[in-house]
Amino acid sequence: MATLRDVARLAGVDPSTVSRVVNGDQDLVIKEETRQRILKAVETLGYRPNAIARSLRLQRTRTIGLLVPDICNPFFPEVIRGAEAVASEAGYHVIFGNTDDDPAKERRFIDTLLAARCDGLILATAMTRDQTIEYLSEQGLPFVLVNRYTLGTDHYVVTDNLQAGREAVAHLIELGHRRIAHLAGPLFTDTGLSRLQGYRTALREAGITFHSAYVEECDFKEASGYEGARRLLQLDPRPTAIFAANDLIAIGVYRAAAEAGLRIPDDLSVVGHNDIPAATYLHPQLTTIRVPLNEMGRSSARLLVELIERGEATETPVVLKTELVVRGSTAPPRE
Amino acid sequence: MATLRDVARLAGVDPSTVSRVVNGDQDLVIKEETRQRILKAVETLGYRPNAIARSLRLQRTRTIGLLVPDICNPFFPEVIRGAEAVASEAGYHVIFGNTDDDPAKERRFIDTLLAARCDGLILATAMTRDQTIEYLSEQGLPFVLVNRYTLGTDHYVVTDNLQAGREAVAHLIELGHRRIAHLAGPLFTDTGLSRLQGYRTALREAGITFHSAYVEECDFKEASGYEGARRLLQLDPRPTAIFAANDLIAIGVYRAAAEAGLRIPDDLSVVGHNDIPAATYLHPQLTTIRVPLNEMGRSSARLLVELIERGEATETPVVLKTELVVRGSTAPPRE
DNA sequence: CCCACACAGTCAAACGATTTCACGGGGGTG
DNA sequence: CACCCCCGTGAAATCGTTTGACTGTGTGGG
Repeated sequence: MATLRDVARLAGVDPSTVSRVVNGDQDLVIKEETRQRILKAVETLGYRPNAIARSLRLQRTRTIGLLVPDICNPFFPEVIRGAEAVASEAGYHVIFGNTDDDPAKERRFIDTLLAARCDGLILATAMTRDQTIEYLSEQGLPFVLVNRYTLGTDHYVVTDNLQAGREAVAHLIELGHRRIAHLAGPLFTDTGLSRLQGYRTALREAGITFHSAYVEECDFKEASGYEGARRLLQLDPRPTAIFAANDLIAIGVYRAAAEAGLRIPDDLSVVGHNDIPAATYLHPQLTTIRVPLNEMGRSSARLLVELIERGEATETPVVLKTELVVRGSTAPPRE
Repeated sequence: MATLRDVARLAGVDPSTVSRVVNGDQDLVIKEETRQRILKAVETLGYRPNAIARSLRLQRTRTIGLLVPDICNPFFPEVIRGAEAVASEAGYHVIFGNTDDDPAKERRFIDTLLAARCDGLILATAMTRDQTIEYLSEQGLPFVLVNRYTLGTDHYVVTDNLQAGREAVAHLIELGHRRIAHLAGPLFTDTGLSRLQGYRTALREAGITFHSAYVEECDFKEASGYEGARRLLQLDPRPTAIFAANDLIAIGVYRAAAEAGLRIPDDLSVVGHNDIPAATYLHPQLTTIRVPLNEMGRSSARLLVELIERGEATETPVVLKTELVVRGSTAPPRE
């Protein structure tokens, strides 16, 4: 592969001149004819600047890291897509990694990214310990948190999970439900906790007493949603509605309801959270909270690029709006 | 951030000696005491070899590119996960990119990866023109194709789509179906075409005549599956079973069937392809062809790493086994 | 006549590692 | 005693760019 020197030799000029021409240096005074000669040499040799050499010289790689716990969780593909699109447009490559919510794996990955001298990091990992945040701050590497808030940084992109939970449950109450259960996410996550608080807030505002038996903790996956729902549906009196902390859990509820011979929404109303594509694949389609997943990804990349290039971000943190999408899975209770 | 020189200065040795110690050079003869002194210096300074400088010197980046058409298609997350896991274990970073099946975008992305001097490429893009393959071969960059076969390279990881289609349809025939329709994938894709051929093969083997009215071409997405199914279900006589070219299309069939008041599997049997997670979220759960998605990703990364490091691969191409998974969406036809 | 300045580039030193070759001193061999 | 080898390390080239400082003409003004 041709280098700057090769091009210079062919064009009969100094490598530095080629560099300036290729990079469009404004201060360079050069005869149009020489310019053309250089450009032609670039063309014939198929010259492509070596990004590695450039990175070494410039002390920046135009590369960012993107860590997610598990790309197979349908929450993340959209986020990744948005982030990659913005990064790509801004001229950055995205190095991608799965952490499986394993702090050791996360740490290892960050270390290799540090060695690769990447310019910044997007962390979409729910479980990230503040240890990681501290470590990152120490290293002086710009980073942005997605769907997670923590002390120690203002650079994060979130939605108002409490408000979303409150709105979801208020919708059920408005339909006439009183016995509303909640399948919570892991309570060590910010999102799981806030949605539970939203649930409690809505109940309180409607003057409905909170029963801890109506809350089961799940892990944001379908299987645990199914398990949790089975337990809830055996309760007496049985809840007439369930607010699931995410759509995957809600899908588990559908399965449990079908097995128990309960029809949605006639016998049981269900609300989810996130509005993943699968929410509309269900029958009936799932009432849920729409989260602008793609926009979360885009915002986080925008924020990070700004942080890298200007050293500070204009608007941060970013709090995005969610919206209740009413579909077929919610209806007034029978009775 | 500390450099080799800093460490050398602190330990009172030459940078080259530090390099040898850090890289565990076998030929190096060194006093244990000096070794320890160097290691201690590395520790105190928090020295981390600069991968950029190393890449420049070594002419390899330990980075591979991974191109998919659309990460939001549930086929890909598992593949990506598998590939990333293997790459990571082998000490490679994965640069990820969405092409949206846009050849221009794909080309741009490859060009930036070429500039970044990545060591190899995994292409999971269905639409890839042979132009791209040619270009890549010209550049001498090792690459592996996933879920796609083409002339001009032996390095690909696939499943036998024809056989899978044949098996899916044979299952329906065995249940007693005769009026079997097919919602095909895009016929410019290898996978779409092969599954259609499998469908035709199974019909032929059973002595059932092929009706082109029973085949609709879709684009592997839920919406077009829905549209296609609506058309098929208006046919007279109506098909009693549909083989969908992928699970997303099958999900569209569920929606169309529900709207038409048809029950699955009583009034209509459905078979999909891929066994994405959503296949089990449906009610009834979808009978489908299980594709080892994760293993496809793993194999492709293994193949690529071997190609990069040894210059050739031991077993290539890789053809993985698929398996019919019978669930609740198929049953004998009523009548 | 001399200085300043525009022009058209060139020179050389980084950036941070790796690796080949060389070297000085000590010990063993003939 | 001369020679050689081995040990432990050092010097220097190299990878491909970028960039601040510089050079050597020619032209114009005072």
